[in-house]
Amino acid sequence: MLIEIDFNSPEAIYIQLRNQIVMLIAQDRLRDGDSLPSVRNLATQLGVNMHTVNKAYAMLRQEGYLKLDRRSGAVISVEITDKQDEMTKINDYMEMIVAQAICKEISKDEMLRIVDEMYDKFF
Amino acid sequence: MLIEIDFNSPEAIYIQLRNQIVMLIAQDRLRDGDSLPSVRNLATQLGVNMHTVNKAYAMLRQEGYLKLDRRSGAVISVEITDKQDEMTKINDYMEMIVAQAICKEISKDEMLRIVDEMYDKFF
DNA sequence: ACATTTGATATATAATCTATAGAACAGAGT
DNA sequence: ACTCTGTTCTATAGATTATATATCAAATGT
Repeated sequence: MLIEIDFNSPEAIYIQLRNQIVMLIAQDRLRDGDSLPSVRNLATQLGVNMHTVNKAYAMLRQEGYLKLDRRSGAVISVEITDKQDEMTKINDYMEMIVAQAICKEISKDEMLRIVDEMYDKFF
Repeated sequence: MLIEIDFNSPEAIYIQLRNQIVMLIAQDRLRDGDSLPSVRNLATQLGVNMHTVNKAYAMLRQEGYLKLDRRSGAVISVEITDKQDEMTKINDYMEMIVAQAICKEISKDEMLRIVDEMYDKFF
């Protein structure tokens, strides 16, 4: 199984699940058209409740990462309806990170290098 | 008052407080040696409970952004003990953001530009 | 000296969030 | 008919968040 839950993490299980699936898509280990296990199936595999998985799936659907269907289950489908909107989200997340970086005297060049190398990790 | 609380935000009040103070330090609107209002004072100003402010201050102290003293109250004091450790934290935060960006087809160049411009905003 | 203010701590309560459990539903596939 | 899908409902327990009161030792101001 590609997904593992850390039950000792302070991060909510459904958030861990959501994050790991986004990560797998970014790593191209999950692609458009790939189907995820059903909520009940994945819940059993991970040893968590059905509703916890359902919450993660619902979140991923709302964020445009997958489609849910009663017939075919959960299928990866990355929707990019409004790229400007996505950029705005990324910008908001980035604002706090850069603020922290500046406080801790991490320079622009160092930060650019982190992003540069991070992208390379994914390809 | 430099700080404002959004009581309708899903983000916890003490987290909003913590984030806004980090932002003010990054913007150089709060500097080393500047003192913050006492927990009771700020709580009254913001219309929140003393413990909520205390929680934010304690968090900021733990993260090395300020020092708390019974005599002088809360004083901004950005400690950079282990820069590599700070870099690791930033890296972890960045990983999820870059993953999301890749999923949403935001290129490395676009991302580098976001970071570049974000830094310029602070100076 | 005395009263006030400081962060820190303890206890208690209510509201919200998280995770679980069990049940039921309609739609689709076998 | 039976099974499996996501979806929805109710219910419960635990954790987190925010509030309220109260107390404490250390430091400050008068």
